[in-house]
Amino acid sequence: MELRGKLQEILRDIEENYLPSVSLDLVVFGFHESQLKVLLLRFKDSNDWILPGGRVRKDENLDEAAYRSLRERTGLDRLFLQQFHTFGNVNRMTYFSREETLERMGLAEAAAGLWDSTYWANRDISVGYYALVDFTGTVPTPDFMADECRWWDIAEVPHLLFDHNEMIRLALRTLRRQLSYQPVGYNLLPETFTMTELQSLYETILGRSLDRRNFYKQILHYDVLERLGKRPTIPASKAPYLYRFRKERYEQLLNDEDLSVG
Amino acid sequence: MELRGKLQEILRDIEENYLPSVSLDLVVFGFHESQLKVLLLRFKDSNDWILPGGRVRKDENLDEAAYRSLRERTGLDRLFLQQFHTFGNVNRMTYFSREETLERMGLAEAAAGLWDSTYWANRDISVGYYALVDFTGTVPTPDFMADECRWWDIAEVPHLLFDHNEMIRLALRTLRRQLSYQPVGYNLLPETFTMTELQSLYETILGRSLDRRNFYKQILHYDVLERLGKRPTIPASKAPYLYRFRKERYEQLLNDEDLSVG
DNA sequence: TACTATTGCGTCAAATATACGCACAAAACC
DNA sequence: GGTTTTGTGCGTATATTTGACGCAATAGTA
Repeated sequence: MELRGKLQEILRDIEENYLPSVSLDLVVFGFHESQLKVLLLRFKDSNDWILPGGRVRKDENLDEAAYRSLRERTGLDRLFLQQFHTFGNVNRMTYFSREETLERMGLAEAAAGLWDSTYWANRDISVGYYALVDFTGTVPTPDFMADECRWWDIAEVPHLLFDHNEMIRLALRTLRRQLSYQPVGYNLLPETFTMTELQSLYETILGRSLDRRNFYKQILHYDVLERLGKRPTIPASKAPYLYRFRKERYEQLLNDEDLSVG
Repeated sequence: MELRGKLQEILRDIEENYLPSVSLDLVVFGFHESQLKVLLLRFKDSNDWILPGGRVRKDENLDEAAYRSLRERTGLDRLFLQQFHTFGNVNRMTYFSREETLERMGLAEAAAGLWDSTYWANRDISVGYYALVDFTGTVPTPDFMADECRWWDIAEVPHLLFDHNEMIRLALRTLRRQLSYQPVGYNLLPETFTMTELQSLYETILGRSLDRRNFYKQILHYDVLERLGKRPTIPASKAPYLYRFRKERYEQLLNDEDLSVG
């Protein structure tokens, strides 16, 4: 059977080239029309959604594995990507039994017996990463296990398999906290943007509205933006200034804080 | 050979009952005489120090594994323990080659051939936890691989094996950040303490001095302390009030922030 | 009793956060 | 073509938080 053969090949490849017991999951945030989006995959022939994930090659750094997985899923590279938590509850993968999971994926027959290797006997410890990507530049790409890959509005995320809802919750909390001591937006917005667009991003992430005029002051006080020319407007309004992040200053703010230890 | 037999037994136990590729390391902070301490192990018959660590049982949650490891090392239970980062660089364990590491441990002969199993072929992904413990209540206990276990002043930590210096650095950064939005001290101080003692803890963690009077205001504003009677003093000075953390309020502050997602 | 180290509680100014006024530009409307 | 509408840029006034410091009270010690 074609499908079984392919599955077999994939599993053998994993056993040979990837670390056992370890996986990683990606909470990919995008931003579009004042909505925070997250990228989800739909299991083949099912209605169940999951976060995109990946595994770590034996000859590959953990962070590199995350970048590779993200690239495979979005076509984007060199993005903002950050580890936020590692999940390792015994029951984290048994939201459904393995049998039922395979059933839902239409793989019950094809996979019969294939998962019996000791390699697959236990749950994985999964390292959670969150990414901020420019919505407009991504080409969501489903993987072998999925036949759909699309953006979901953060407020409309359905009940996901495994502990993936919890993952999104924690990723968002980390992101919000980060917002209070570091700038955000470099990879979520296009190269140039207006102050209103940046404010909209902040409001979306924080889940509350901010005063336009105070936001201007705060952001400019960071001294991380470079003001460019004005943008001809679409609606009936004044032409707003365009801004761009000053890369060096941005990086500097991200890497602040050094400590003297040993 | 006695040693070889014991090693063999341990490795077999690990292969049978623990997850491959995953380990965990503990940065255990203690506090004593205005100094922040960290618990280190010394490798058997060597001068090399490392962080205490552990592995995850196949039937055990990740967090539970961390608590168990900590209990084995300090004799303490139900402490503040928090994951801060997961380390997975390919070269993170090859500070010395495996051969040299074994040599330094005086295990070269005893271990010959034992590590050749596929189980040990690759580096581990290690989940870092940091703990805050009451210095006075701990009984540092070396494990099988170590013959010494003691507290080190944070500023005097030597060059450790593997990526363990980096782990301490990151743990401390996480702890300092946490200080800015959550209370700290419940497990680092005895049941009752004076405001000056608490301030000294904060100063030690932050690595800078704070104004005594402003510190009072800030902490009391948290509304997390309960004031008890006065403590008869030792030196020639006024008797200070004793305080105790209000457990419910303390927990509440730790678990703050809830989000509405999916 | 005078002296000293430490403590509890206050004030005051600077910095920051928050609320809101208003004029201007560009398109839309009549 | 004047008026309205909408979003923008830049102010100012007011609260709130942060940081620096004064000072009297307490409990030992000389």
